[in-house]
Amino acid sequence: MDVCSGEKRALASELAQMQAMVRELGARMDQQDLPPAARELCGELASCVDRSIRIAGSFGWAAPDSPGSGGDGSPRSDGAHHPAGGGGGNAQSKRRQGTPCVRRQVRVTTVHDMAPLDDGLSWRKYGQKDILGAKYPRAYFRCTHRHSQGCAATKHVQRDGGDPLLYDVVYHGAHTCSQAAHPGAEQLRQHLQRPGEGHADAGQELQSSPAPATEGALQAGLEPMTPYSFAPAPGYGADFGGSFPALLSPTGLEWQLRSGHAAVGLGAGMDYEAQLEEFFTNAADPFQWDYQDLYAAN
DNA sequence: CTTATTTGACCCCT
DNA sequence: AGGGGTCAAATAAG
Repeated sequence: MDVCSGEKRALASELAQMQAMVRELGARMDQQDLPPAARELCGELASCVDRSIRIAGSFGWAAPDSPGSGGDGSPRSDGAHHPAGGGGGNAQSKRRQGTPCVRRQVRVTTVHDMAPLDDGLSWRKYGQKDILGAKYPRAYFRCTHRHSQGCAATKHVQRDGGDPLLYDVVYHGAHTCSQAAHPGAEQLRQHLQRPGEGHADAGQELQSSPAPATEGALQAGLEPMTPYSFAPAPGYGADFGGSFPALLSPTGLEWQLRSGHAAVGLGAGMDYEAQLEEFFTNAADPFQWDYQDLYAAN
């Protein structure tokens, strides 16, 4: 956890740096004759960064130069915050004890924007259940090709009670169907086959596994193949009004910090705008979330 | 008509 | 007994 704490400190530092640079960018734009759209974009960027810092602060990741810094007092330490933990027991371990699982946390921008939840694979919802102690129900998905190709992959999606824009996604089993060739499925498969390797390795793997040639396909994978439907359920339809960047999930940020794509390390040749573009492009990539192995497969 | 989602019931595990 | 995970019939959507 010390590593995570250090990463959070680094993240806070980077966020503060981003804020300063965005402000400078805004100031420079004021001095130049730029199209209103560019100014608007810059303004949105600035507010996104501000929100990021606020959110990070709410997790207890104060900026290094601010009082009470560095705390691992995060209520969602390493994504383990589980309102649905359900009376203590590790619910996931109740069954499928021989099945490795991989967990992701996904933040959506609004309750209506489920695109970040789409991993590009085709899933079919087969159940939904209220979980003891959880504010929101858990949805159960299995691979669309379960019957046609005997693919045993399943995933559970649950909304975080404390943060309605944050979803916990737990994958069980690897895709053995035709879409197993999909980059996202391939990454999952690799993680599921090597559950013993901690997520430090996972980070390294994420660094190297998405070949540049596949990045376009990853981006293209955003089309909603699975229309997640939490919102229509009674009581879940409230629009929280927030517009948070998808990269703000703690795990996503961890990835940003670990990954070679972490363009927040500014000043290495790439110009600021390009770096920001890459930063946000990567952040929107559904296959570059952090992976966390919940338990070994045995 | 085909395919996907919803939802109550059932099964299994602790 | 209680709770999570899955099944399958009913329903909705394309």
